[in-house]
Amino acid sequence: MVVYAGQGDPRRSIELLWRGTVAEKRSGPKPGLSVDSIVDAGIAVADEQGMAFSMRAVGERLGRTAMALYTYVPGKNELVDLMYDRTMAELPTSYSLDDGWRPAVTQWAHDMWECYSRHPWVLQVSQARPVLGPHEFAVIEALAAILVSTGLPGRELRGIVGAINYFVRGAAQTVAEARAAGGATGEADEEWWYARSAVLLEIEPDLEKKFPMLHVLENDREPATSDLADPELPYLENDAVENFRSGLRVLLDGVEGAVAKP
Amino acid sequence: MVVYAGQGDPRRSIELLWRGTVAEKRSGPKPGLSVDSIVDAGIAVADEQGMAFSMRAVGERLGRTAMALYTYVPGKNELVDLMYDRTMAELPTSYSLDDGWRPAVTQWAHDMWECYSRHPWVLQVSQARPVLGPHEFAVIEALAAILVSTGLPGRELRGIVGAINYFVRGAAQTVAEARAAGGATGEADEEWWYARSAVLLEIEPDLEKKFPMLHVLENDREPATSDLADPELPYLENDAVENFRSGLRVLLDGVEGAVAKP
DNA sequence: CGAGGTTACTTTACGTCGTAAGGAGTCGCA
DNA sequence: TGCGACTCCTTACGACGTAAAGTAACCTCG
Repeated sequence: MVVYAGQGDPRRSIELLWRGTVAEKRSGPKPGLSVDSIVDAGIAVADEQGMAFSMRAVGERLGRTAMALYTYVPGKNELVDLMYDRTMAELPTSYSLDDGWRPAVTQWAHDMWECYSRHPWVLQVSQARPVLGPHEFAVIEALAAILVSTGLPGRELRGIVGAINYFVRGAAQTVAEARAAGGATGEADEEWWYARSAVLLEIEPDLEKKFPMLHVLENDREPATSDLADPELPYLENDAVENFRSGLRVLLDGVEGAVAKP
Repeated sequence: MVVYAGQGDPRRSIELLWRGTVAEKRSGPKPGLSVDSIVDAGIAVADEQGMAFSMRAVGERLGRTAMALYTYVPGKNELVDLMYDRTMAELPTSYSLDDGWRPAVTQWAHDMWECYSRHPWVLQVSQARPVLGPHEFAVIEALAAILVSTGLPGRELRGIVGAINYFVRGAAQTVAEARAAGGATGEADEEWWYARSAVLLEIEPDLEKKFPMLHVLENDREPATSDLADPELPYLENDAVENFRSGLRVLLDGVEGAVAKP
């Protein structure tokens, strides 16, 4: 299930996102939980089990039943929105422009990438219906602030912001989801991949002849240990990081071109 | 639920993807269905209801129960894989290079975009664990074939292929998922958006002051009816198309820069 | 032609999910 | 002291994917 952001009452969710818990106690027993604690628990559970976490699991982590959560949060969708926005709060809200826009954007992209790596489930939250939380705004504001300094018109910047955003998300997905799925089935990513391609080659032996250009792409490899490679990480992951770096470079070259032109 | 590609027996799914139905009949009643018909029905249902379609719905469309499908297909994950690959078959497998690589890539991106628009659920199929079907290969092969003609080394092209792919997917998602979600709740995208931003402005009146750079981005609009705008489409969608065009332009400028450089 | 095995499809059922409904206990305030 | 508001629980419903077992159609072999 892909969670579409905020299908419930818009006012309720947006208030939760922007105002936090409004603590005006009247009567009744003391709340043992809080929206914050539930969001934290939700993030912890989702980090472990992915986006298919259950309300029951979140409740259990807090020593409550699933239904207890509904006192604080209207439903799972809204909880996911809150978790999403909380996660975005991990990211810096501004970047130094001392060295120009390019290092700043690069840093933004890497921070984003790492945040996605820590919380892969975030990548499953629908893009199309933005959560519209304060921290999500802040993250995009940070990127926008960097890019506005190029002097490009907003018309052009919108496409660029989108492109950078999509690129980082997509690239992170390639790594992060693989890890998550591996965890879910207990199957490591590498093994999954090798099992797959072995079967594929067995069934379709002349694969390379059928798709020669893919073969060209795959085969021009760096020496196994480039100075950038992290020996801690599995091969596939270093590969993905390398593609991330070079893809981002090209994308930013394009931006640079736009800046240089009239 | 995000559907991870092929968590079942790898051999079985890959055989289904590459060999199709192996028709060697022996005995027993005549099959009333086929893998093909099930995949078609699945696509039709998913086009209507999104990725959260149910096996029961697919069965019903074929006049069968959900369990009847399991005679032909190992499970829902595998069915989604097949649906995904079938969808990719709608796309061209090669592009003319007569006018150079750039118009070809642009065409590829637009074809991809339109395919995603027709079948928004495709965007929910996990990127990380590629389906590894023949038509998915063919689509990437087509893009690779175009880009190899630039003469760039494979090392660099991998990042570029990724960047273009991610960009198109992300941009399509922004439009397509919005439409799909609107359909699911019976709420049109425009209305959803306006309701949301109205509440947001009510709760957070000085939003523009808190995020001034986003304001800059949003406000440099073209005149409402540019020659590219499609009056049939809602405003938000034309906007997204415009951002798609300009983002792609910047990205390809970057590629051009890489081609020009040593 | 008839028996037996194979196959297509159905019925039933299990365990999961999100969450609606209603009740039990706890506290602040009249 | 009691009322109303509040938290949290139990129970239950209808969805989901799919396992297990049953029924009936059909081919092949005697």
